[in-house]
Amino acid sequence: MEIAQALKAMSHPIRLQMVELLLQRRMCVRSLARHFEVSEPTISVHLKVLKTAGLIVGEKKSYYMHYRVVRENIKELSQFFSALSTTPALPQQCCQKNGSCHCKCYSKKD
Amino acid sequence: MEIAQALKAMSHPIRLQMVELLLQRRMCVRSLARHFEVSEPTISVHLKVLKTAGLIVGEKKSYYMHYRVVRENIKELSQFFSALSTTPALPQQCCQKNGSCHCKCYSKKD
DNA sequence: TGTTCAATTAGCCAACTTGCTAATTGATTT
DNA sequence: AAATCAATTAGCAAGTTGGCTAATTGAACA
Repeated sequence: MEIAQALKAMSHPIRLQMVELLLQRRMCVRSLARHFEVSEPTISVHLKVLKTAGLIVGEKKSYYMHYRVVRENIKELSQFFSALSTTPALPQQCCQKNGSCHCKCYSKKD
Repeated sequence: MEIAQALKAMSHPIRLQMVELLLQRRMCVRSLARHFEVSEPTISVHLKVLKTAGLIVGEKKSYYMHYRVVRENIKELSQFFSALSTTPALPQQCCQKNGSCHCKCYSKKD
């Protein structure tokens, strides 16, 4: 799963709420359209974005598609942010001796 | 902090990497521009997006701006995804009682 | 006080996003 | 085999994004 792509998929308010909703129960397109008060094609496209990002899957059930969240990939995002939030700061605040940072502000003191 | 806005800010590959980088050390604009091999104005705008989302702050140090991540807000995102990934599924998978279709997806509430 | 210089803003353009309605698709039902 | 019907795709318009170069800003230095 591509992290940036998954975040982009979840960065639209409707799609974020769709993920929250589809974690709780499967839903069909029409149901989602009514819930969010937008057209079915609009929902269909949002679902496609989430599906392409790997966040949901759908399966046909009679006439209807039932969409649900791929919980494993939400878990993966959770672990990504967990790791991110515990990333340690490097000992030096800004400048490297090897010139990898442009400014030399910290080379004197700090 | 607005979750959807923060996710959107982090959904661009460069900005996602910027967050990872700025968690480890403060950096100035030119340094970032060189690191990502894009122009300084481009970096400046990316920084603005992250700043507006509340993910970074900058402070002037001599001629330079030093940007760093607001770790507290990364923590908040981490907690959001932690809660999301442990959201329990409701007992009923999809349908409400009162609908007329086969999958009964039509309930107005939920 | 004037100069310097990193950073930002402005202006431009191409590409993408997001919503709609209308048309099409294709699996399911009869 | 034909009809049904949820879902998808197509086509369109308006707004946003993301990159560049050029111009401007404003804090820091001398």
